Amino acid sequence: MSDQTIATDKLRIAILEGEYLPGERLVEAQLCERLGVSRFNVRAAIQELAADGLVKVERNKGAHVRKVSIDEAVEITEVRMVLEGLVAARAAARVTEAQASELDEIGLLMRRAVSAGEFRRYSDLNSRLHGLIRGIAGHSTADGIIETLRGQLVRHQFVLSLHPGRPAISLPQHERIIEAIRLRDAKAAEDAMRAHIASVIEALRDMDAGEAR
Amino acid sequence: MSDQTIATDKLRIAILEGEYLPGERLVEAQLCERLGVSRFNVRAAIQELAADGLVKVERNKGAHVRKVSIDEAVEITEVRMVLEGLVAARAAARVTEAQASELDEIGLLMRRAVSAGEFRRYSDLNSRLHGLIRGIAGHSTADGIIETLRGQLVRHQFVLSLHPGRPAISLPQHERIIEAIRLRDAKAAEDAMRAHIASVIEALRDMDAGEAR
DNA sequence: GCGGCCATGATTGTCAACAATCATTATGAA
DNA sequence: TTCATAATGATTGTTGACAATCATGGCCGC
Repeated sequence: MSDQTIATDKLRIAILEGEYLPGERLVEAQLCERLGVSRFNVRAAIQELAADGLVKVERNKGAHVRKVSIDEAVEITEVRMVLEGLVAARAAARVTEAQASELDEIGLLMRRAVSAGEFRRYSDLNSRLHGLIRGIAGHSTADGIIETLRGQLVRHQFVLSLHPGRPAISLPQHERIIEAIRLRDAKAAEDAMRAHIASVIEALRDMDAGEAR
Repeated sequence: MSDQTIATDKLRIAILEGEYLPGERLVEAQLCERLGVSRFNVRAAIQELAADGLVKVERNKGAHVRKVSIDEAVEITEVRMVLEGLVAARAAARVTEAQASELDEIGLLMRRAVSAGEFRRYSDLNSRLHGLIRGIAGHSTADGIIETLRGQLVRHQFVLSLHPGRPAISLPQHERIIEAIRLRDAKAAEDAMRAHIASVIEALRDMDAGEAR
């Protein structure tokens, strides 16, 4: 594995883990030490993350971690809403019996996690469910974009996942999505997925209003 | 304007104009002469276009113009369908009187262009209409992605725009979109836009079947 | 003749030094 | 004091040279 890949991965993780805060400047020389690679590779890593929307570079002014405002987070999630809707519809059209069982399995685990109050576990299952649906759909174009967008708002989503009461709201939504896909009902799957993510958007907005208070 | 910007723009245009065909290799040294810039800038340009999905780079093997298969073109257009649907809905929610008039104006010009058989002009108006709608919506996230995707299939769209009989099909679809936005009916606008682009997808598939014959 | 193997040229990857630019502070005159 | 300005240090932009890798073609053994 090349230094460039190493540097990119390390920097990406560092940003996603919050070691560099939004708005914080990324000085190339510092990153060289931090990542243990040459400046050449640091620059390449920055460029790549810039393409992913994680950092912003201004000519002659260097790079800084991109700040995602609440409005932008909402926009991004709106896009995710329609894309995951598309993906869910396609998953419904292509799902196999084995995959349907897998979906059920995750649904069951989700119910258990919620009733046991295991938020972290529920959050993991949430990722797994969305990931499995995308896998079933096999829509690489939508998939790539969704993945990129997810990266851009890990911070917001992280905060959201700890929001008390969220699981109680999203669990039935997830169950509806699973059922629609199992029934191979593309339109219902799309609608259910959109309704689910629309409620995420609402929660995002509420959270903002709460913070602003 | 920096050499890097110049190189990127020149290379992008060269690819979009078809001077480099899909699959064709992009040799850095050659591009240096072709674009009149240093290798450093050529590499930067290639990286940027790779982020846009116009070229693909393989480690130690250089860059080549990305080939977009019909299946990929369909996928890309499906994504555009849902994104432009989102944008249309938002445009309907935000349109002003002045903007509504502008939409009507374009609709009128489109009708005229079609009845006069001016395909090229109709195609231009088509771009203008979609652009105006995106402007009204002001959804920068969706906008950026749509723009990127459009770049990836200029070749396919170009072929499609010359398809005889296309305008007759798409004109009424465009008119429905305009009307829905004018009436501030977000759902109708989204549905109309999706129906329109769904028909583009169908045309893409037909074209493929036609070529394969 | 034919398939594997090495030499060679072509091409990309990487580096370290240098140039250009920006941000900060010191300086001086009104 | 305060504003404009210039020096200075920090940071990024760019270059050319060199290293690593790949692809091509010739060569040898079979």
